[in-house]
Amino acid sequence: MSPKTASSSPASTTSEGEPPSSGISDDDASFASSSPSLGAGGSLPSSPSPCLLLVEVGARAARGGPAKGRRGRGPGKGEGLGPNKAKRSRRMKANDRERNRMHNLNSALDALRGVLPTFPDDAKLTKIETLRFAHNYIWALTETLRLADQNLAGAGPGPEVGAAFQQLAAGCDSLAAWPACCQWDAASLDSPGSQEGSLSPTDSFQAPPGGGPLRLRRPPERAVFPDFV
DNA sequence: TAGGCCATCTGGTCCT
DNA sequence: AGGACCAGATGGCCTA
Repeated sequence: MSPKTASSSPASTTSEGEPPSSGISDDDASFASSSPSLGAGGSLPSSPSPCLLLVEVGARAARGGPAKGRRGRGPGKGEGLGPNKAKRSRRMKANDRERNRMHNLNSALDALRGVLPTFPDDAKLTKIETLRFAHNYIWALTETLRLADQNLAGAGPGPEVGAAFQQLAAGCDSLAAWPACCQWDAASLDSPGSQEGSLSPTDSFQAPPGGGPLRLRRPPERAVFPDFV
């Protein structure tokens, strides 16, 4: 099932007339600005590419349309309680902090989504998908670099590196070729997959035994992204 | 309508 | 003491 594509409005709900908190801290801004664009100067295409979904974290987190009022738990247990005002005030402040904390977390997640290639490029990965994909993606890039290093240490870039790079970059130049981009071949790579404590609570990150080619999981309805089955 | 995803509230725990 | 972090509970939204 697809999640709703628009993240609901952060900071759109505050307790009892409190001014809407931004939900975006300086940390978010720095995180976003420091987020590397993988397309720049790397092995991936440096030109604007469907591979790279750059996200303006602040803008994204700040968007959110009309305030819908607080979601979730309906009237809080403490809401409407008159007597213990101090306690209630503390609780409300804690709620506000917690809300902002989660918004920051989501902003970071959005920034992460921003550097992950998805298809279509406006598809939005769920939180768990983002984490799993990022895990796999980093590993794939790392392995590519490792292969490149190996070959550089030898007699210059060999065909394997070229192939590996091609696998990574394949299809990134055109939407039509995108699926190829998501079918990296890691036949010769030592995948860290299926390690204990993997990000995946299930089984999404398992290297093919014997180093088979990385395969896409069942094509997600909302997005296509590399994942190890 | 069921199930997935998400935001929010809440109380507990740990840290500064 | 107050804030950060965490996990459970709850209910809204959305899609199949």
